[in-house]
Amino acid sequence: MSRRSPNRVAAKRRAYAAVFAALGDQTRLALVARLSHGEPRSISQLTRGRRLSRQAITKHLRVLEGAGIVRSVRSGRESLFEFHPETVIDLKGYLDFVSQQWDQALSRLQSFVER
Amino acid sequence: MSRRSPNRVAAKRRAYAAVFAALGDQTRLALVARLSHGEPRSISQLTRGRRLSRQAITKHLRVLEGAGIVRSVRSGRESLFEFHPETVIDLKGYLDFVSQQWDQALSRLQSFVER
DNA sequence: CTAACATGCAACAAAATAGTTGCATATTAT
DNA sequence: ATAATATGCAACTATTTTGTTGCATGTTAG
Repeated sequence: MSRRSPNRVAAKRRAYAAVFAALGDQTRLALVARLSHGEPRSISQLTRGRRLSRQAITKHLRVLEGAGIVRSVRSGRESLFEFHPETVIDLKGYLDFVSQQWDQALSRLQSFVER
Repeated sequence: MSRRSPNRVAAKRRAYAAVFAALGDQTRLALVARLSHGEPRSISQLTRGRRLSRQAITKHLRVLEGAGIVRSVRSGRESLFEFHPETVIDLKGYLDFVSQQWDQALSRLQSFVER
C-alpha cells in the first residue's frame, strides 16, 4: 500500500507551497521570464528600466533563490542570477500528479455509473 | 513577428501570478489535494479533523475559487466545493512555456559555442 | 415546531510581504 | 588615487494575509 507518513507528505507540501508562493507575484514572474530567456543577469541589469527600486528587485530575487527557482553567483562586484530549471520541472510534475488524481477519480466515477 | 502588446503580456502574468499565489500555501495545497481526489466536499467536511477554524478554511476555499482552481455550488444548507482542472492544466502550460524558453536558449548557446 | 447543523458576515489582532530610504563597503574604470 | 558602479544591510512604513471570535440567518431532522 502507499502509506507514506503524513509528515513526509506535509513536508513535501510545504516545499511545493514555497515554490508556488515564490511564483505568485507579477514582478517575480517577470524576472523568471526574463531569466528563462537566456543568459544570467546582474541585479542592476534586472532593475534597469523597471519602476521598482533596486532593493525591491533584490528582495524578489532572493525569494526566487530561496525557492530554488534561480541561482546566484558572485562575479566581481556584481551578482549574477541564472534560471534553475529543475525546480520548475519538479513543480510541473506536482501539477501533473494532481491532474492525474482527478482523471482517475473521474474514471472511477465513470465505471461506477456504467455498471 | 510575435509582437504581443506588453499590456496583454502583463495581464496574462497577473492572472498566472494569482493562480500561483493561490497554490502558494500549505493549507490550500492540502485542500486541492483532497478535492482533486474525487467528490465535492462541503466546508464542514473539509474542516472536520483539521486544526483550523471553519472560517479560516472558508477563506482559503474562497481564495482557491477566486483563482479558478475550485468551484462552489450551493446545495441546500451546505456549499460544495469541487476541483476545477482547467486552471491547473493551463498553469502547467505556462510552466511548459517557461521550460521551453530555457531549452531554446540553451540550444542557441550550444550552436553558438559549436561554430 | 424546535433543535441541530451549515454557512455567511463583520470586526479585530497578529504576522508576513512589499516597498522605500539612507548608509556602508567592495570592485572597476580612468 | 578617485570616481563611478554594484551590491549589502538595516530601519521603517504601509498593505495584505492569516486567523480568531461573536452573532445572524437559512436549512433539515426528529
